[in-house]
Amino acid sequence: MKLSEAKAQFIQSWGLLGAQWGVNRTMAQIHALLLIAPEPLSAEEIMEGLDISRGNANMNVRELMNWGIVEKVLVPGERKEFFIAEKDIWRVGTAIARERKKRELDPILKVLLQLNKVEGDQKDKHVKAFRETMQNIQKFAHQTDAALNAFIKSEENWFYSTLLKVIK
Amino acid sequence: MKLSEAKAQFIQSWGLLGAQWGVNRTMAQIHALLLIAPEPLSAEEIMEGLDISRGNANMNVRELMNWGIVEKVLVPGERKEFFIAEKDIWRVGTAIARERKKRELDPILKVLLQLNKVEGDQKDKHVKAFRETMQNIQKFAHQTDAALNAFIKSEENWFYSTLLKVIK
DNA sequence: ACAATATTTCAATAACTTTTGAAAGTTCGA
DNA sequence: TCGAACTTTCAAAAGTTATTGAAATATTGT
Repeated sequence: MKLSEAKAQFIQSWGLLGAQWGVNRTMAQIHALLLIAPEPLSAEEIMEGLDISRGNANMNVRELMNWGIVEKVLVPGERKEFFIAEKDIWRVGTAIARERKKRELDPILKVLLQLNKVEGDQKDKHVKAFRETMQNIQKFAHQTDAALNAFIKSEENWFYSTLLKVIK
Repeated sequence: MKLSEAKAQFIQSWGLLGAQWGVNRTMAQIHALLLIAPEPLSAEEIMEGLDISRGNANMNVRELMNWGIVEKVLVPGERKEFFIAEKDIWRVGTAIARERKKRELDPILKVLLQLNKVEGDQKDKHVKAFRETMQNIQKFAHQTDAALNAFIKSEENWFYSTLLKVIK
């Protein structure tokens, strides 16, 4: 397989994966393009590489920077801005986990806490079922929260290798 | 807070969470409705409870059954079919993990394996960067795969409590 | 076998998301 | 301060996904 083919296929697959994760396709593709680029790329190069418009490129690069997995760099002697992706996939993983936790898990934890306050008679089976479900989910959510926090904090591989030993 | 309010809010939040996870909103809401119902619900009850059409209800209940987190039950003396949700959230979690792994991680692993075969000269920095990225991602993906498999296989809580002890 | 009741399908359409590209804004060197 | 080079914005258009509801299909009791 030739490099150009391989690159194209990688960009495609990464884009698909992103789409299934609620990240928009272009955003994931830009990330892929930057991941395999040996040098920083300019906005123009991104536009050409993926055949997308200027506005689209700008918007998605900005979002990637928000997520903390792409950075702006200045190349000496160049007026333009260039971009690079975090190449350590572990870091990329923790960055994504951090972002998703913030957007998804934290709000639901807040709601669950509220919903525990539902009034009512334990003898009413509707009340009982509701309460039990809430308590169950809350327990699970807290465990997930703890695991995720540990993952996010671990910038090193020790966590992972320890985990793997335990679950084997 | 009254039960009816609390229910409505839970359904709303669960729907939102689902949407962010790439599950469609209605599917998540039906799941929420079933989770807090003390008795099996019929298609009609789901339609009324969420104010959705018959077709929509049918389609999404079916999908939930595909995922293995909702079941059809027959109530003696009734012609209709009724539905219940798996109430053990841990099980729900593993079912979702299983489904997502199948749809997302497995295909990317396959592609990565292919892409490692890219031809070329190690001295070319483009080839080198590409190879390194692929190897990196592959390593990470395999670790994730291992962790996910362990999680999926664990139907019991031992895995989780052990994990929590280790990372504390 | 028939009528009554329940479920499934699917084409039309509504709702939502992404992309474009031209215009407005910014920055920088001379 | 001007203008060239670049970046950002945003309203309109394209593209995608979810929902409806009526028609087709299936199931059940008599």
